[in-house]
Order: sequence, then C-alpha cells, then structure tokens
Amino acid sequence: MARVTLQTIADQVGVSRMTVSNAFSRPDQLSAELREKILAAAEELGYAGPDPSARALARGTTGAVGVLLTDSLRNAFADEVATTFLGAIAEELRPTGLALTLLSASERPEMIPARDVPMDGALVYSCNTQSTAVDWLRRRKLPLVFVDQAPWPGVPSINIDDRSGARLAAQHLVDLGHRRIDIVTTSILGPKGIVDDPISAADGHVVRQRMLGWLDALHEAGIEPTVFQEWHSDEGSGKESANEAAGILLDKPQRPTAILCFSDVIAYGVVQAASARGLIVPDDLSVVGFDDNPLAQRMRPALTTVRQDVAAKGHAAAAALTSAIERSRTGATTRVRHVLLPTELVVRDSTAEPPSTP
Amino acid sequence: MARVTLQTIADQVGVSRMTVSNAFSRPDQLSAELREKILAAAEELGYAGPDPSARALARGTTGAVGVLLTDSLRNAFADEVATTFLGAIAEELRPTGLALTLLSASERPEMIPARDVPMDGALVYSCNTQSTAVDWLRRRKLPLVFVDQAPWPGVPSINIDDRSGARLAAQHLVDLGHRRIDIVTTSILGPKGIVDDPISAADGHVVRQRMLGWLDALHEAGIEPTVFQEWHSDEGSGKESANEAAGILLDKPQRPTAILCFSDVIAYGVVQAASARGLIVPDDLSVVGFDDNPLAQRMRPALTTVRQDVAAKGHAAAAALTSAIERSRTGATTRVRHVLLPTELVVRDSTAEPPSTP
DNA sequence: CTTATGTACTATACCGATAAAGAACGAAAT
DNA sequence: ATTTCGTTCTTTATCGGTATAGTACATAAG
Repeated sequence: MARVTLQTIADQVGVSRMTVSNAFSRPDQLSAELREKILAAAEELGYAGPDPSARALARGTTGAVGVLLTDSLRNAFADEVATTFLGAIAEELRPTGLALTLLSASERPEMIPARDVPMDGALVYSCNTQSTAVDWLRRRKLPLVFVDQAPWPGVPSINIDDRSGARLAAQHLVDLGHRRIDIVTTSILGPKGIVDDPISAADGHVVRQRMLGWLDALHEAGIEPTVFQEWHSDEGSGKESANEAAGILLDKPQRPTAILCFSDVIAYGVVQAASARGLIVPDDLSVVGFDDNPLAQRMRPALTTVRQDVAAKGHAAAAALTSAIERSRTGATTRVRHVLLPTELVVRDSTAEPPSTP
Repeated sequence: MARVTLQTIADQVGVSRMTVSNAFSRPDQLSAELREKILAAAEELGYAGPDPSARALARGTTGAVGVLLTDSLRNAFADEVATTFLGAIAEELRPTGLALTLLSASERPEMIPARDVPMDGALVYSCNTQSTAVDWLRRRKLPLVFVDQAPWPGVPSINIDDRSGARLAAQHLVDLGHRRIDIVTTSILGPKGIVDDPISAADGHVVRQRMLGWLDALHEAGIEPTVFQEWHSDEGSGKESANEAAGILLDKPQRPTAILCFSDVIAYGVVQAASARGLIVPDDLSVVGFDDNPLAQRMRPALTTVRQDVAAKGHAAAAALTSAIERSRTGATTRVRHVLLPTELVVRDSTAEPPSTP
C-alpha cells in the first residue's frame, strides 16, 4: 500500500490537494462541513497530518531549536548547573511549542548534527567559538544566541559577570588576611598542571574572565598565585582531578592558606583533598567555589562561592533566541543585545582568617 | 540576493545539480578534482551544505530522534533519575550521530511537537499510554520504544522489574517485624489523599506495578496498608507534598512503624515529616524508597531503597530505538523485544526493627 | 442592474534536495 | 575488432507539502 499523502485524501474526497492542506493548516479557508468531511476521510485512511519534513521544507520552519553543548551530553546531564540551565530553557520554550534538540559533537564526520539537523535556531552554550560545530551553525545563517561565550558582533549573547564575581571572591580572601592564595582552574585543551602564564593559558571565555577577575584583586594586593589547570575530564565532572590538583598545591613547600576554584565541583574536590591530608576547612585552608551549585549548600562545610542565577540565564537565553528567530522571520533589524547578568558573593563556612603563622 | 542552493553552485561550476549533490553526499561518485572545484565554489558562494529540511524530505531521514516525557521538561531536568536516564541515552546515541530532541506537551494546540517535529523515531518515557502525544507518535508510524510503560504489542519496551523490587522492599519490612506498614505513592491524575482501592487508583504502569509488588508481600503477611496517594506536583519534585502526605499518616491514631515510598524523593519528604514530629528514623519509623537516586546515599540516615540501574535502562532504550529505526529502514521484521531489567534491595540506615510496643 | 466585497475552492509554481536509471567514453577482456 | 566493464556525469522523476494568485458564485451596496 502506498503512503497516504494529502493527494490520497484529496482524491478520495474529490477536492484539490490544496484544500486538504488548508483543512489541516488553515481551517478558516474552507467551510466547516467540508473540513469535517476531509478530516474524517483522513482519519479513515490513517493519515497522521502533514508530513513534518515536507512542511519544514515548504514553510521554512521546523518547530525545533537546537542547543549546542561543548561537553559530551553525558557530562551535561551529570552537571547540576547545566541541567538547571537546560530546564530553564525548556520552561521558557514551552509556551512557544518549540522542541529542544540537543546537539553533540558526534564522532563520525559524515553526520554532524550542527550541520545536518533541521532547526529554526540554536543556542551555543559555553563552546569553543572556533569549534567546527559553531562554524556550521553560523554558516547556515541560523539565528543564534551565545551563552557563556565571548560576545560576537551580530550575535546576541547572554553572559554572567564572571570577572566581577571572581574579583569579589579573591577580594574576600584578601580581606580575611590571606596572602598565600592559589587557584585551581580548568581548561578544555590546554596543558594540565601548574601554568606560568595563567591568562594566556585560559582557553574559553569564562575561564579567562574568571582568571582576570581573580588576578584583578590578587595583583592589587601584591599576591602572585600559583595556578593549577586541571583537565576537564570526561568522567565524574572532574571531582577526582580536582582532588589531585589540590594535592599538588597543598604539598608545595609553602602551602597556600586559601584556594580559589573555577567551580563548586572543583572546590568539592579540593576540600576532599584537604581533608585527606588532615587539614581542616576553613581553619587550615579556605576554599571558594563558583556557580553556587546546589552542591555548595550540601557540602560540609557549606561552601563560600560566587552565585550566578543559572535559571535566569536559561530564561534569558531562550527568550533571546525566540526573539532572534522572530526577527529573522520578519526581517526586522533590532540592535543585537549583549546581556550581562550579575554575580554575587555568598559567604558560607569554607572561608575564614588564615591560620596564625605556625 | 537569492539563496544559494545546489543549483547556484551547479550553474557556477557548469555541471549538473546532481553532481554537486554528489560532491557533498557521495564523494565516490565523482572525480576528486571536480569535487574540489565544486567544494571551492560552494565555499566561495557561502554555501553551508545541503539544506537539512530538503534533505530530510528527499531522504526520508532527519538525523534526530525524539524523547517524549510526561513531565514538563522543567521537572525532568530537576530529577536526578531522569537526567541520568537522558544522559545514558545521549551517550548511547553519540556514536550514531543522532541528535536528541526533547518533546514536551506544549500549551498551544496548533503546535504539537509529537506531531509536528521531524524525527526518525522516538522514545516514550513514562507517559500515559493514552496521552495524545503518544497517539500522534503512533499514528506517524514512527519507530518507537516504550520505557517505563506498559508493554504494548508491536512496540519494543524497556522496563525494570518494579513489582519484584517493591515486593522485596515490603518483605524486608515484614521480616524486620513490622506490622503497621503504610504506603506513600504518587498519581498523575488520580485523587490526592488516602485511597481505598490502591490498585485501581494506580494510574500509570510503574505506579501500579510497584503497588502490586508491595501488596504481594504485605497481603501475604496479612497486612492491610493505608495508602496515601500524592499528587505529582509541578514543583520541587514533590518533596513538600510527600512531607504533607507523611504528616497525615503519622498523625493517624495508630501510627505506622514503617512507610514504603514510591520514590526516594518522596522518602526524603517522609523522613523530613517524621523529623519534624520528633520521630527518629529508623528507631521510631522505618522508611524505604525506590530508585536508588543519588539522594538516597546523601540522606541522613542513608536510605534503604530499591535500586534500578537507570543508566542501563537508558542505554538499552537508545539501543532498542536505533535498532528499531534500522529495522524500519531495511524492512526487516525481527521479533519485538520486551526487556525487563532487574531491581535489587539496598539496605541502608533508614530501616530497623519496629519500636517495642509503647 | 451594475459594481463592490466576500467566501470557498482550485491552478500554478515553487521549497531544495536525492534516487535510480541512462549516456558517453576510455580501458580491459575475449 | 568486438564485447564488457567501470568511471563519471546527466536526465528524469519524485519527496510531500505550502504560498500566492486566480476563478466562480453569492450577497450587499450604489
């Protein structure tokens, strides 16, 4: 049996194909009775409605938007910050009826989602701006929104004030009297281990901004931190590698009295490493995280960290995307907006004055 | 300027459109030099590769698969069990290069993702089998896989052994000597509160299977539990409403000495309610959860629960889907498989012998 | 009674690709 | 020298819809 299409139904009912199309897509274009008749015939023939792919081609819209994530999706789902972000996007998208397509860097070159999957627009979340996937999206001239990435001319972006937040975190430690402050950060591609030039070693916009913020405050206080760059591993969100990183810093001859961390997850690892060495946080070592991951509240001691409103970021991102799509449809040419959401220092129990000189 | 299509490039280079298509999609069909020339021309004209929608129509495949979730996506992302499941799917899908499209029940009737979004197949996760979204997917004759749903003839399904797991949980309490055992379960649509006929009140396959399992063991021991059905609220994964539910059970004249819970999240709420009343878990009240959510380990006391391997479920689901898609492509007609993954009782610190009669 | 205005459909023309079969031509096999 | 291929392109025929501009007829306005 051949496939049922609009034409099948049209023939059956004795009308033109276009009228059947209208029965489904523009009910006001035909009489109610005829529409009923057509719908009944469709039902009877087991027609499921206009084929989405064909419709997508003819209309130029697919009803789905993509979100491109650097990390393997596996990691994204294991990361509470990422899931909160995605959840907020989903929530914002819901009233629009758009589906959310998760784009991953696949392993085979003949199948590149960013290039091959039909969509109406995409969010680019914390990706290497040079990555090929981003490049494909841009070439397709899809409406895009960059999130946690370096603002790009012509592309709306949503960022948080990483630099200010990081500065606050570092200043907090300085104010408490710390002078030996080290940093555990992360890197996508860069070398693992202690780095000499932390700013140029920071690949990725967020990594760099936070580094700049920390150094703003530390340099002002005349402090030169040792910077350890961990490899954002594919497993376990790097809790272990942070553990290892902290180990190296803590075993230095001149042990730091405080450590600034790129994320709360890393901070967690650092606290563990400290505990393993019999160090008490915050008495012997102060630790500051970033993000205000739910984990930060659960930890013992509760973690001092820099809060970002991830849900707000997600909402803003989705809203920016829908409006970018709208704009590209109407051809309207509003000025591209670059949003910078605030960050805030949350002092909890993982920071204190440095121990009196031993 | 008109849009760049295969034809534009064909004209520019002076070959047929088909040859240009082959240059992108079937490199072995033309000489290397010509291909280079075509690719260069495409690059120059700013062509991003074959239009995904057009290709989807012509080829009949889109490169994306859907996953339908009952819950609003917002909830799914807030639920560690769901995110683990999705993560496992993503991981299994990765080598195939398929993108994952999240389908939600949208609010507007003219835009129904399950009906309107192009995809090659879909996972149906813990949905009401009668829901309209599922119905659309079925009508479209898409390759489907049901997960945590009543097996359906002709549709591959992945389930866990909810009933056995629940029976083990209940038996565990019976073996400890409990005789007053109550249940806090959940319901999508059903009434909220104490229900008289728990089995018929259990909408949803999983809910019913677990209920059957609990009652298997309890009835065998001559125990008739009070069953409280909470409303799976849209907020906070029901921690609060579980709290409320537990309150009602614990304030009964004959207070239970143990409570069986539909999920670990509910169990968490129950423990909180108990604590609020000054009851010690497990001394005054034993509590058993379900799922072995990471939360179960974090809780104090650590929660006795029934473990399911959510990651395995996700892998199995994705694998079943890709093979179903493959099957529908080749027309092969393998027998449909219904997988039942094992569950296992994990005894931790939230269960103990009942308090000696006061 | 002619002219506007709607309503209900139809005709035509794409949307941007791919599949399958055919043509042209040189190289290898008989 | 003739047949048989294989390679490299081209031709033709869809894929299943939608937009836009008609056409036909009925009703209201002038």
